[in-house]
Amino acid sequence: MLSKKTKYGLKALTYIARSKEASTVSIGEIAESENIPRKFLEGILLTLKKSGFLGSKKGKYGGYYLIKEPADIMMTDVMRILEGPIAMVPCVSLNFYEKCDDCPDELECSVHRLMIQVRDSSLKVLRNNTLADLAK
Amino acid sequence: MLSKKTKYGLKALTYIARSKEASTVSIGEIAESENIPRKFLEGILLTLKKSGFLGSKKGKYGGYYLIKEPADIMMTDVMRILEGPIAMVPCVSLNFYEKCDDCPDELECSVHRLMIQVRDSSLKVLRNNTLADLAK
DNA sequence: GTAATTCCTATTAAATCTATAGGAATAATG
DNA sequence: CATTATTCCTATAGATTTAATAGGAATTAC
Repeated sequence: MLSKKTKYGLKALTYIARSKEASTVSIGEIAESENIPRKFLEGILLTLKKSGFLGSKKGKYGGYYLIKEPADIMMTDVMRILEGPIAMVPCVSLNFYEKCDDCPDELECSVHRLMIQVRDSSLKVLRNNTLADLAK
Repeated sequence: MLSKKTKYGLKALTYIARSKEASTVSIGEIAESENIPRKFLEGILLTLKKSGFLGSKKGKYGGYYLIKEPADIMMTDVMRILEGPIAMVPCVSLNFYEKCDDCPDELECSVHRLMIQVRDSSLKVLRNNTLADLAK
């Protein structure tokens, strides 16, 4: 399941990407427009800022703005920050690899092989979609 | 993330599928061989039985056996029983559809569109893999 | 100086997942 | 019939994760 965090984050990014004229977009505006709990969104946008997707301006009339072009923001990168690994099991994760406790040999593991296929198919989709696609 | 339940369930099914000669396979044998907590596995196999994947024989020398040919058991079906929806959000789920609280219009929702693509790519893989493939 | 905003940390509440406990029911075997 | 080995069933505890909130510090425009 996609966490609310990720869902809200993607919606917020989309909202900001669509607000082209505005120099900044405030948390309050996004929260209200997208029906996202304000305080929750606050933390999410902070994460996205620290990860280099968003810039911010403090104080009155402050808010957030995109640092890169929407077309240059791949969904793989956003998902990894908000949701964590793309892979469904750590033992097939490219960026968050971990060995399974129970499994003596990955190459023999049926789940491992299946989950590699799932991972690759998801990667394909997420690499192929940028924020520009979401904002369309 | 794939739950342990699903992971264990898939491993157990694979194990049973590989034990062709045996008329039944006991929980204890699977648990030991696959490093799965015995009591946990007990519940999982019971679920798989109730869902029509496995048959069982009680009493001494009892155990579980496959009801269908491995090649006829699609991963989509197993996953839906053990893990739940294939889709990452209920609003794009074919079998567990639910409307989002926050989203006034699904067709306008960027997350919705993206998650449809992810779902379809996962479905493709999971439909394309049967228990026979896992057991190879 | 005031109002509006981001920034930061901590905490609570709820849900879900993992695992275990304990025993009932069933079947094979000598 | 007694023993042993198994599935079947329900309940529950413990751990982890997620979702949301609280409260205030820092910053900026005007």
